[in-house]
Amino acid sequence: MNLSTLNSSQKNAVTETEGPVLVVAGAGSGKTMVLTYRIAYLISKGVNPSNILALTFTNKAADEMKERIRHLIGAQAEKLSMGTFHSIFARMLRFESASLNYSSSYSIYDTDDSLSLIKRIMNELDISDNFLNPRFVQSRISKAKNKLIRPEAYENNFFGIHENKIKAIYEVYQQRLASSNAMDFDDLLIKPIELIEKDAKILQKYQKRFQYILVDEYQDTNHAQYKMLKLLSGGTNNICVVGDDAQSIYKWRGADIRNILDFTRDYSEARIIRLEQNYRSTRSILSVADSVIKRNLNQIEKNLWTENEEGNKVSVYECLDDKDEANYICKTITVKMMSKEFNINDFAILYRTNAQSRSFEEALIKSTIPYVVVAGTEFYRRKEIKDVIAYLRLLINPDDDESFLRVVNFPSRGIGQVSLDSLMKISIDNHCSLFKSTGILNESSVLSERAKKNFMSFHDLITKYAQLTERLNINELTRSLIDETGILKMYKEEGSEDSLNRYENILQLLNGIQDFTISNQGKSLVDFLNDIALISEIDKWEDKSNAVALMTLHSAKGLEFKNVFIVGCEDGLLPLSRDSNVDDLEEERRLFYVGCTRAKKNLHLSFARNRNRFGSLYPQTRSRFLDEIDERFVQFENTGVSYSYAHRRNTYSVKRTAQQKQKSVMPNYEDFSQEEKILTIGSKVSHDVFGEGTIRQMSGFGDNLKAVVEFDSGVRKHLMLKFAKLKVL
DNA sequence: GCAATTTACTTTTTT
DNA sequence: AGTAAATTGC
Repeated sequence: MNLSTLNSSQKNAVTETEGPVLVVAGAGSGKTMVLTYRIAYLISKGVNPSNILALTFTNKAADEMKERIRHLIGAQAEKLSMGTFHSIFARMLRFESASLNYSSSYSIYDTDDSLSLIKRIMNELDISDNFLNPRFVQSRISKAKNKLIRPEAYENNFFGIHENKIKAIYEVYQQRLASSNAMDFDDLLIKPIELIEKDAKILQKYQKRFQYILVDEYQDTNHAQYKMLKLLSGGTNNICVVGDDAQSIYKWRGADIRNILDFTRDYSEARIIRLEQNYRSTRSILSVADSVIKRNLNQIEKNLWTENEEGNKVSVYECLDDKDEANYICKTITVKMMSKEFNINDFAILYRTNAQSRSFEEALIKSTIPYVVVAGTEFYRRKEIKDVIAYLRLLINPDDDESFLRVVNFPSRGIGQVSLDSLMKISIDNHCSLFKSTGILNESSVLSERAKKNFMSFHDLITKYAQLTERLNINELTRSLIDETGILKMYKEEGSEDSLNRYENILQLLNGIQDFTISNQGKSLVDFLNDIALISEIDKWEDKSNAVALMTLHSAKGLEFKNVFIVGCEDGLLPLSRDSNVDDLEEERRLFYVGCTRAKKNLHLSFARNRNRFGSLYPQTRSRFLDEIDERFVQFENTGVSYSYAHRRNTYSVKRTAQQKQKSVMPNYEDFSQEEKILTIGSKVSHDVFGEGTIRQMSGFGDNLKAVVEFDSGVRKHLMLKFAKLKVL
């Protein structure tokens, strides 16, 4: 193996193979290369690839690393255990399921399934969701699980009465998951720990199997993951973790930054190797990123440096609103593309929230610039897709109550809420799943004959196809099931734009299933469902695709682009505000840092003076992060509409009526109409078709000026003033 | 029991 | 603004 291309720290990180090692790897310091070489190096020293466990943050990262290792050492790479914590341990659980009283075809509940279960339990326990927000309950339960706190140990005094209720919900929640033969995402991490702690033989088996453990993105592991690593590495202590505390951005998901800060305490003989030379970005970009991140108090001391050229200054662009921001970016991309210096996939637009993608999509379409939105509304979370998947899940795990409830009356079989409530009662009384309950309806006197018949025919349908899973491949099975249930036909016949969309999505799913069947001959329906439960949108994204990439700052972790736009740099959006405490602000700052350090050549930051949120315009203040930047590396730009105007931040002229001044909470807008009489909120207007009415809301600028008009007939209309020729009365 | 209408809620980020 | 949930009317 040729290690001569590595610098001395990198070389150490590759060759120090025995004992615990912490690699503190700054952004762009060649972390992936080090991990890749380290694995190849281990194998070249005679370590059996099947004794190596490498845990990554995304499946995509695992696949890419495996591919690189294959280049270095050949087909042996296939024997590596490589993947995300969730996918590796989900597989382990399938194998060991019997010891946990689960079947190997258990279902994986995603966040939506889990939330719906929590809502159902709250309903049963008569806990109003006004009293307790189900999402809050979900997050409390998840956090407890991440900390390995079981329901019986759940502290019920912290938030008083609420915590009591949450504890009660948590208890039923775990029971219900077990009786449904289902695991949520947290269980995939917790159950392996239970398994290993319960049975020393199993622990020894896996300790022997995984003699060398490598963990990427260690700063984003949670307590359960930490515990699992501690147990697994207990035999040899050969554990190498790689991470950067400055890039820890998943605290909200239970990630515990102490895992990396305290690594040397937990593994006393650990060596620390620092990778501080950045090979990715220009000096300007790095200086900007560094000047911001150094405001954080909680961090490991380090000094990231580069030999790269200073490069262009980082641009900060002040725009009027979201549209202006989107247009500016399209224009910039177009100009840069004309220079022939870049490919279209050298550009990425990064934002804090998925909802921000819309204005860019519109502008990119208009400018005929190809783009891909990574994530957004995830394909597998769409209703119609989840419905089809629910059928498949039921076939291999009929006890999956969430799937049962999704499809028992879809398409409509004449089963309503009343019948369902009765069935749920039967299932609770008999401590069995809903599906099993449909098998014992003869004894029930509560249900009508009609309802019984409907439930039983559903029971028969599932039983029939469950048997067919033996004989048909996944593709044939799904197609025939969809045909018999008439789902596709239903959407096609309805003919609305919405249902046509759903129709096409299902076709797309069918194509995906066909591909899977062809390229994974040996794999079963269980494998397929497992795959799609644990795949993320970023996993599916092809960086080779010829398009501008749009994604959240979170999704961008681990990626790099020659040109990066970080948009919406406004207080409240980036940093995103809720009840802001210092920890949250530091995490937002790290997120901003992650974004900046994705850029190799050019970094463009932008903020808007006004932004559409929840449908109306709000004045914005530029992000405090922009003020933290070292000005020597920055170039400020603006719309050029009117510079002095631009400087009167949030105080520019808004034509307000006396009425409006009283209610100053109304969003600001600029009235560009040249009419003598001014259209404002409260103005009486007349419309050729709808008659007379009153303006209730306004938003937009210039040609995009929009009004919500309540007409005297009672109709409320959203009108674009450019088209709707309103007369002021 | 179902479709149509109204209301509420969302925008944090994801395995 | 756009979707999901809830409510109402048939």
